[in-house]
Amino acid sequence: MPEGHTLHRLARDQQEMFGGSVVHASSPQGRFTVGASVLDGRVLERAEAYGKHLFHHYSADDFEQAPILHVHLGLYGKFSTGALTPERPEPPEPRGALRLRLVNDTAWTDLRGATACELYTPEDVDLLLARLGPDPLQPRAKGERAYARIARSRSPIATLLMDQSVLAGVGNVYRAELLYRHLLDPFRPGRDVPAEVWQAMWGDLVTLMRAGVKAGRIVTTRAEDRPRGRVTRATSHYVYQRTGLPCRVCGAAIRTEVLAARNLFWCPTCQRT
DNA sequence: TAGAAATGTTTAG
DNA sequence: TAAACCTTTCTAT
Repeated sequence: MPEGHTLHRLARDQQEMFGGSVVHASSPQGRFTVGASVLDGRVLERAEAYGKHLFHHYSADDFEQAPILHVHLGLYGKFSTGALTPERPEPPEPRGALRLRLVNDTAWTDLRGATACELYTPEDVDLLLARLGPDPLQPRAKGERAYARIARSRSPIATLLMDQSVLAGVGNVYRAELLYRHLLDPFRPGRDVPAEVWQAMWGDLVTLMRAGVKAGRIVTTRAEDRPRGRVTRATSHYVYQRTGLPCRVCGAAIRTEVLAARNLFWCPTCQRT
C-alpha cells in the first residue's frame, strides 16, 4: 500500500528495529545477491524516507564509501516483518520471490516485489532528490514550491498532484481524496487553482499524511461523514474505489475515468469549484 | 486454474 | 500514449 505515508512509516519502524545494530542481508531470490553481500554485516546507521523512496545508510570502514540502500516499492512492493524471541529465534523459511531479507538479533524483515532495490552513492541520492517536489511529510517542506509549478501549468490539477516532481509522496488515493475534500473539479487546470485554495490543500495534506503514518493507513473521511463506530475499508474514503456508489455527502453516483494512466475517482456534484 | 487488479515509474514510439 | 516490469491477492470460471 505504498504512498508516501507507508514509506515514512517503514523508515521509522526500521530505524527502531534495526538502527544502530549489525544487520545480516541476503537475497534468497537471487536478484539482489551482490548488493546484499555488500550490506551484510554492516551497521544500519539511519533509515529515512523522502516521498515514496526509502533509504538505508550503512556503516563503512575508513577510506571506503558508505553504501546506501535505495528501495522504491512501486505498485506491488511490500515489506513483512517479525520479531525474534527465545521461542522463535529464527525468521520463517524463505518462500516465494524474496528479494531482500534483513535480520539482526531481535527482528527480521523481508522485501518482495519492489520496483527498485539497489545500492546508491550519495551522488545518486542527490540526483534523485533533485527531481522530487516538496514532500508534505518532511518537517520543513515548502508547499509554495509545489504551487510555483501548479500555478503555471495547464495540466489538470489531478494530473499535477500525482507528478512526483511537483509533489513527492502523493499517490492515487491521496489525490482523489484531497480533491474531494476541497470540492475541486479534478480537470481544472493547475493555473486556475487560487493560491489560498492550494494553501488549504497543502495544510490538509500535511495533516492527512501525518495521520496516515501514525495509523499505517489512509483515512480521509471526517467523522461526521461516516457512520459511528470503527473506521473500516468501506468507510475510510470519500471517492477512492467507490465507483457508482452514492457520495457520502450529496448521494450522487461517484464517477471514474482513467487520467494519466490511473483511475481517477470523483463526485460530479460536490466537486465543481 | 486463469485472469484481472492494485496506493507506481520508466522507456519506447 | 502505450507497454513493460516487479509480485501478490482476490474473483470468476
